[in-house]
Amino acid sequence: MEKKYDPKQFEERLYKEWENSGCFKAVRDDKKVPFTIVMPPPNVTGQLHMGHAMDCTLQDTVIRFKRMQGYCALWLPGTDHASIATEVKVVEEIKKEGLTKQQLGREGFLERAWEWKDKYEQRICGQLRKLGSSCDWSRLAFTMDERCSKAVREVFVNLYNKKLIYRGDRIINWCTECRSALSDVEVEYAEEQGKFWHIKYYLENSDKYIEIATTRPETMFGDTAVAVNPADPRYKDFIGKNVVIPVAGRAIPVVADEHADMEFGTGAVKITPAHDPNDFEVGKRCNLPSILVMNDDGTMNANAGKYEGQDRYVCRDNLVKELEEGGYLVKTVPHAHNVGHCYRCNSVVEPMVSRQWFVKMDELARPAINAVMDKKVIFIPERFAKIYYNWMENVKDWCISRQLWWGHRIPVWYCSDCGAEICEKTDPTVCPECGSKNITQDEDVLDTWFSSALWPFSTMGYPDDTSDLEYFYPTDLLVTGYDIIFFWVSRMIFSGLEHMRKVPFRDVLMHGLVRDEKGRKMSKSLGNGVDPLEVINKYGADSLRFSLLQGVAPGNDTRYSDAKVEACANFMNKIWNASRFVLTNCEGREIRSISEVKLTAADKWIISRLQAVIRDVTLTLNKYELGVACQLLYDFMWSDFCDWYIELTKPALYGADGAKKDGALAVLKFVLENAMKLLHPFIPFITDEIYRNIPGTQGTVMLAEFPRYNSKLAYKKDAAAFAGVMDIITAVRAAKTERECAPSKKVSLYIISEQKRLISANEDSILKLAGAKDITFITSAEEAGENAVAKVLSTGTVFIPMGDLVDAEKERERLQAELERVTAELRRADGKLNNAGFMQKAPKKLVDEERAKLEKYIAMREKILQQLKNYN
RNA sequence: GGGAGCUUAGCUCAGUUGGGAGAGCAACUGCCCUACAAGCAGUGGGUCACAGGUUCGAGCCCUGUAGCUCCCACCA
Repeated sequence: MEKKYDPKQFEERLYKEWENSGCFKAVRDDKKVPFTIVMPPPNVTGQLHMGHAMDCTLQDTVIRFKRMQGYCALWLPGTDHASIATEVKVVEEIKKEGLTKQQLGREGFLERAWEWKDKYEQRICGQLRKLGSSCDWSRLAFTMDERCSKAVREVFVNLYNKKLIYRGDRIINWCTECRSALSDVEVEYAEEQGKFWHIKYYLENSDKYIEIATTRPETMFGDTAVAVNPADPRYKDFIGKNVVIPVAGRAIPVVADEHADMEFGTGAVKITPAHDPNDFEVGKRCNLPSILVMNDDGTMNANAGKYEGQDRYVCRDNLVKELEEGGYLVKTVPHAHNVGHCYRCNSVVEPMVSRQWFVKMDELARPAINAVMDKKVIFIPERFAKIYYNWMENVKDWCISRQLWWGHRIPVWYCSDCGAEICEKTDPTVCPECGSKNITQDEDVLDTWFSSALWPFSTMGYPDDTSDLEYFYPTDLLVTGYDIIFFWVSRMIFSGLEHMRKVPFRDVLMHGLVRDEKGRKMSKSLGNGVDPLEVINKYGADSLRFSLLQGVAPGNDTRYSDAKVEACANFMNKIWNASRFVLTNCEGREIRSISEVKLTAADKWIISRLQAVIRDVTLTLNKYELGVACQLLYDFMWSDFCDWYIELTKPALYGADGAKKDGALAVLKFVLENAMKLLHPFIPFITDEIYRNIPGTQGTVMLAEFPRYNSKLAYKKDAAAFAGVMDIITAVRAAKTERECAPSKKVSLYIISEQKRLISANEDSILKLAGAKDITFITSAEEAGENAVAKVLSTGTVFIPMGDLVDAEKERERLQAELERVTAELRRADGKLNNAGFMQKAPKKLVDEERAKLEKYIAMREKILQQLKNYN
C-alpha cells in the first residue's frame, strides 16, 4: 500500500474495474429478493450540483448495503429531457450565434436540442461515476428515449379514451417569456410591493359611480362585469345596472357574487374572466363573456384599443396616466401582494384563458391518497405525508400542454376537412372519420413531468409485460428532495396506481436541500454553488460522500462546508493509516482465524464492540438513518479501533512471543476486514482498495457479504471487565497530565485491587498505554510512599508516586471533589431505589443496574474517604 | 389565511419505542512515543428557547408563548 492516502491513485481505477466486471448489473435471480431504486433523473440542462451529489450518495449507500446483504439490487439510472428548462438553455445557446428558434425551425431546433442532450447526459453520467454510483448503466434511460416515449404514448391514449385527458379553454398560467402555459406547481409566488389603483366606474348615463380597486389596471379592457357582495348595503341599488369601463367606454353589468369581499378594498371588484382565476369562476357562475386583452408575448392586443402592441407594463403606466387625467383615478395606495413567477425564467406569469390539454385529477387523486393512508407508500420522515395529503386533496386539473418544441409531442391529430380529433397509439395517416389526408398533429408538447411521472415503470418496459416489471416493480425505495413532492412524487404515485395498478415504490426517503456554509440556498445568481467535481478533485469522492451523510437526519436541510469535507478527509487518512499499520504487520506471516488463537481481554473487547456496531449499523441502515450509522462507524473506527485497540496490540506485535503476535494479528485482520465491509456502502473506494490488500480476501468488497451480528462473539462480560482496565489507563494518563508530567516519563504504579488477575493479564497494555514502568500490588496506601497520587476506580485504587510534582493540598482538594462527585452519584442511585414509584414501575433491568451502581459507588466512597485520611 | 419545521457546547449539527446530555470544528494544556502532527493524551464549556402539564422519571409526550425558516392558498 502507498504510504500516503491519495484517492487519485485508485478511485478511477476501481470504478472502471467495477463497471467492466459487471458488478453494477442487476440480473434477475429468482432465488434472491429484489431491491430496486430508480434514480430521480437529473435534468440534462447542465451539470450536477451538491444536491445531486447528496441524493446520489444516499441512494448508492443504500443500494450497496442491500447488494451486500444478498438482495438482487437494481439501481436504475437515467436523465430527464426537462422540456422547458432545456429549451430555455438551447435558445440561449443559439442566441449567442445570433439565431432564434423560428429561424432554425422545429426540426433544426430539435437537432440542436438532441446535440445538447447528448453532451450533457454524458457529462452527468461522468459525474455520477466520479461519485462512485453503483447504478446499472446497461439500463440507462432517458425520458425521451424510445422506451419512455412508448410509455408516454400508451398512457396518453389510455387517459384520453377514459376521458381523463381533455382539451379545453380554461384559465392557465402563461409565461410570456417562454410563451408557454405552465401548470400550477410551476408558478412560484413572491411578495412584491405593488400598487392598488382605485378607479371610478360610472353608472351608465349617471354621475354616480362605483369605486373599484385593482393591482392590474391594464386588464380592464377585459372586464365584463363589476361584482359586489349580495349582502353589501352600499351597492344594493347598483346590482343589475350597468357601469361603463373608463377609457374603453364599454358598458358592463354590476353583478352580485360572494366572491366580492365587503371587507377588502372598496368591496367592489372588476371581473376579468380571461385574466384572473377567481374572475373566471365568477364569469362561469354569472354567465359573463370572456375577453382576452393580451398576446402571447405579454403585449396588449386589439381589445386594448389604442394600447394595442404595447407591453403590459408600458400600457399600465400609460393607462394610469390617462385615467388620472380623465378624473377616474381616485387614489393610488401601496399594496404588498404575491406575484406569480415562472419557475424557469422567473418572469411574471400572466393568468390567461387558453385552450390547453388537461389531466382530470379528482378520480386519480383518491386512490393515491388512500395508498399513503394505507401505508402502501411510506414517507420518511412521516410528516411529509401530511404535505402530500394537503396537496392531493386540493389538487386541480393538471395543465399538461406546453407551447414548446423540446418534449413529447401531443399525440393528437386534427382533420381539417371534417374537424375530427384523432388520438391513437400509432400515428394516423388519414382521418378515420372521413378518410381525408389533411390531418395535422397538435403543435404542442407535454409537460416534462408527464413523462417523469411514469419513470418507475416506463424505464422497465411498460406497457409490455416485461420480466423486469414483474421482478423489480414496485420498486422499494425512492430517494428525493422534499421540494419535488408535488411535481414528481405525487404524480408517480397516481400514475403507478392508474397504469400499473400498483404503487411505484414502498418507501420514500426525503432529504433536504444542501445549503452553503451560511445557510443560504446554493444558486447561480448568488454564485455560492460548489461544484462536487472540484471537491472530489481536491479531497476524493469518499470524503465528499461521507461529509454529505454525516450528521444528516431524513428530511432536514444540511450545510456544505469545506471544513466538514476536510474533517472527513482526515477520517479517510486515519482509516488508510490504520489499515497500513495492520497490513504491514501482516506481511510475511500466515494470518490465523480468530477461532484458532487465544483471545486476550482486549481482543474480546474489540470483537464485542464490533458486534455491537454490526448490529446497530444494520438496524439504522434498515431505517435509512444514514447519518446515525456514519457516526457509529466513525466512533468505532477512530476511537475504539485506532486509539485503543491498535495501541493495545503493540506490545504483542513488537514483542517476542509468536503466539501473542499471531493472536493480535488475527484479531486486527478480522476487525479491519469487517470494518471495511461495514464502511463500504458509505465510502466505497477506500474500503475496496484496502480490502483487496487484506490477506485472504478475494475480489471486491462490494460483492462481499455484509457482516452479520454474531451473539457468540458478543463477549459481554469480558468486554465489561476490560473497560475496567481502560479506566486504569485513562486515570494514570490524566494524573500525569494534571501534574504536567511528561507522558514519556515512565511512572511506577501501586495498585490495591481485588482484580489482580485481570490487571496482571493486561499488564503489558497498561504499562504501554499509561506510560508506566512497573505495577506493584499492595494492600495499604502507605506502601505506595508519600508523594503518590491516588485514583479511586471501580477496579481498585491506583497510586502513582510522582515525587515533587505532587502538591498535598491540591491532592486533598481533588479527592474532596471526587468524593463529592461520587456522593452525588450515590445519592442519585439511592434516591431512585428508595422511590416506591420507580421500584414498582421501572423495568427490572433498570432497577438491577441502579442497584449495581449503588454498590459500586458505596465501595468507591469508602476508598476515597480512606485516602482522604492521609491528608488530614 | 392554513400548515410544517427549527430553537441542544463559541460555530455546524446528531440525539426514533421517555431511563445518567453527544460528535465534528473552535478553545486551553502537554506531547514527534517505529500507522497517522491530516496525529496522540488530557481539560474546560450546556437550567437541551420560555411557561405549564402528564409521568416514579421529560431534550424526547401534551398544552400554551416567543423568535427564526419553509411550504401551501392568493383578497381583486
